[in-house]
Amino acid sequence: MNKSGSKLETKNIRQPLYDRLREIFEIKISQREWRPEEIIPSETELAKAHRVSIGTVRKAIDSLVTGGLLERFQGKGTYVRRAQFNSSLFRFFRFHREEGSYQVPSSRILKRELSDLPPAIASEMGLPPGLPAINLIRLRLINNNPILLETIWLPKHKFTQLLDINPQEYGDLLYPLYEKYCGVVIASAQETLTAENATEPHAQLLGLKTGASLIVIDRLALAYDREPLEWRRSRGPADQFRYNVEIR
Amino acid sequence: MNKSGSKLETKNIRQPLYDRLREIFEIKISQREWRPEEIIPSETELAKAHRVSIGTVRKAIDSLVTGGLLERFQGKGTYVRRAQFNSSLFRFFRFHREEGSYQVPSSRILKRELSDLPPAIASEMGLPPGLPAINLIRLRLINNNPILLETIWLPKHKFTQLLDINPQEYGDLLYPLYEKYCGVVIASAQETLTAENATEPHAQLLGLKTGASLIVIDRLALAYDREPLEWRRSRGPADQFRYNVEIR
DNA sequence: TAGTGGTCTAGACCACTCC
DNA sequence: GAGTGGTCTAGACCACTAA
Repeated sequence: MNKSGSKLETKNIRQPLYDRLREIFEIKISQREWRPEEIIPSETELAKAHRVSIGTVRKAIDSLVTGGLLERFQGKGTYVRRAQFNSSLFRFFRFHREEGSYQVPSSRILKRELSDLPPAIASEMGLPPGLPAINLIRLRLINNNPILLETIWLPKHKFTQLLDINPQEYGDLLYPLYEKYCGVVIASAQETLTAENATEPHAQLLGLKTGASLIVIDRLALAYDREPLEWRRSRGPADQFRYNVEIR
Repeated sequence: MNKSGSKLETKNIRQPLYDRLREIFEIKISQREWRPEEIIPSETELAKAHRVSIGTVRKAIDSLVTGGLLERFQGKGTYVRRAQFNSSLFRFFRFHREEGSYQVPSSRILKRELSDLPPAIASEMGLPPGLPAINLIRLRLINNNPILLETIWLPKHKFTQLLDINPQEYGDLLYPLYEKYCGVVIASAQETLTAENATEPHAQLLGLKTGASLIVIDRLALAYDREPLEWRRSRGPADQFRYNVEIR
């Protein structure tokens, strides 16, 4: 609708052109006009369409590349990036037992039930407490050794299709499942790391001694438009965890 | 020596001009030709001096600003940034007891001794094992409550001046001390986070129960030229720790 | 060979800081 | 008012990809 030669409207406050452009591109991504893994128009096309110079388009795209929403390939084009959860804190658990290669843990759903969103979790998600929700409890294993215990909360109205599937058939990864059956794409997440001593039931499920140090990772997963989609808390053995960071 | 109008030598391999410029500026910083908190030449001066366009200088400076080595202020100039250890993992300990404001913990040196670098630590520092070193054990407190227990290793030849000072007079922060007495500036650091159950002596010093969850942070601190200067391991109570990160 | 992103130029004008 | 960084332009040429 706003195509082929529309001059950007000037904003009341002072806002750089490239910044306004970035916003426009973000909207196109969140509204799936530009879809994950698809190519977007070339820099010259975008410059003409928005009546700005290529340098300005490049600066807008630069910031989206840095932000992880786009990906550029010289000679090919610019693509909408699918979120990579390789960068999750989970990767700092040494799951690769024995040889080095990464391995997706297998999943066992221990419980699936309908439940109203508890106030504490509703507040973390920014959703109304008491909202109908789906609660999953899931154990993740490597070579049949339990390694992570997870409790997951999903707002029911976005995920009803999950209830029609036998939890034994959910498979090892949930996000592709969300996308396939519920049309819901996870675009980013916020994670929080803490540690605690294992309670007896947690220790038992993970095959540890009561009181052992556990790493606890809370994750709030969001859509491209930052709507909250999933909240989960994961617990794993602290002695399998090392996290590195660079300080400047 | 390479001033006023020297054309950049072309490298054999294909390397962008702005990348070569960034390297040159990094060297000036690490060799203290440009010093912390001092202003560097303006963009136009740098462009003339290196016979490139302003845009290219800007791109080189951009990457150093992103990397945390420089800081720009519109209308004032560009400055060499002093490392900010606000971004250390330590800030995720909730040290601000009671009201919100941050507070530098006070320090008590429990031990200072000359000792050869143990192999494990030498290997982490990338220095030869057995190198003469200074080992400090330090307790950090808020309102007289012990909150962090640290063991610190320094290569002796760079820090001999520390031996002439009474450890009771080291003060609450070591890095300013290093700079003042040893002429050594910490520019960056790598940190690693793990967790463990407290041993009895550690628990006792920190006022915790044996077996309580501890967060362990290892830090390797480097000079601007990435020479290793200090290694430390810090332990604190896990229930006072929350770390947040954004995943994309 | 056509089309893409990557680098680089040589300016212009603006907003801000400081004297 | 002089000097700084911040934004923006309208090109040029290059390296890479794919048909």
